[in-house]
Amino acid sequence: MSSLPVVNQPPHRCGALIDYVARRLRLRTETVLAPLGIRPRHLIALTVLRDRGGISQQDLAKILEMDGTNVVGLLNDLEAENLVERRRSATDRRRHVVELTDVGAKLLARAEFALAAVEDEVFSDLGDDQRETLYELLQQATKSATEGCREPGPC
Amino acid sequence: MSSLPVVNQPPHRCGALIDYVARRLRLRTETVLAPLGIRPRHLIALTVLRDRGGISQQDLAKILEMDGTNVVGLLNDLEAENLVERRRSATDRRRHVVELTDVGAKLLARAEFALAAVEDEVFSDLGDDQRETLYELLQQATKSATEGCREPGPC
DNA sequence: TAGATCGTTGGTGTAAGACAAACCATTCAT
DNA sequence: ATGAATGGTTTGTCTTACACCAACGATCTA
Repeated sequence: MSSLPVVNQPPHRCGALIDYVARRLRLRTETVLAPLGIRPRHLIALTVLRDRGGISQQDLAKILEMDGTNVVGLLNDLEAENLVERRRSATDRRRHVVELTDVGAKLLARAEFALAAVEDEVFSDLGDDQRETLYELLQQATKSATEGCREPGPC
Repeated sequence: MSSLPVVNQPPHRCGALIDYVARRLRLRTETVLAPLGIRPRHLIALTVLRDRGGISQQDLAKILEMDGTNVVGLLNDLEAENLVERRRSATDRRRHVVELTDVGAKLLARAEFALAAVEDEVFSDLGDDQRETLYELLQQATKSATEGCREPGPC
């Protein structure tokens, strides 16, 4: 009869919370990133490309869940600053293979360094270990999302 | 001489990650919330107001880090749907004291219920306990941000 | 060779939100 | 009591980040 101790806690929804924190971060990130010549959404793209370089624009659009035409503009920005490189795929010359350049990787590193101050402020209520836990949870949550979508089935 | 065992791990920046997850959530939340007549940003406001009801619009603007004039529009939306109530403050009749109505509280609950499917999808890589941890970290991170700013000093 | 696919360009439309100016009601300081 | 400051509101302009559509060239595939 006695099943496992069903905690039966009302499962908390953190959707609004994440949106809120993201906004607080983005507002500050914008100003910190401005001297580097990029904006928050560029930072996302660079981060994705560091994890998964050598990706087609279409796959990038899927990962970012953005319209393809807007990805073009995003990559135009990044390529104009030499942060990203579009190569023709050898196997399918219609495809562009997008990759971070050395300049891009260095700028990303600088951006993250600059972001430290921002996160120190927004996450001032969290300890270092908690921040690391948060990072790991987010990393894990986005893991399958940033995996290639070459498999069959719903992608 | 020997200081504490400096772990010296490169501190991970999760700014871009949060932005990314927030976008994924928002895209889906938008469609789930549409039948309820609200949008993600309304959800944030409702959530804040549940935690800290009886707040002035100015304080709400500070918490949301939004321009005051835009908060007016946001509250107009919510008040038009009777989700929120603006009372005149008794102590300072210039102020509006904003509070969630019963209707608002119920709609918020329904919204969170509807959000379950969204979070199930976006956080499919996380277990229940991990999701709860994530929630608690975010909750804690926003705790001081949503506290009133009546104290002196930088707010 | 015909049709599909990848990226690109250009254009339209919407929504969030910043910012400024002017206004009313109210409070506060002199 | 009067004048300045404050909280909220309205209106209006501007920017940005998208989504979406149509058309095109290059390329691949059947």
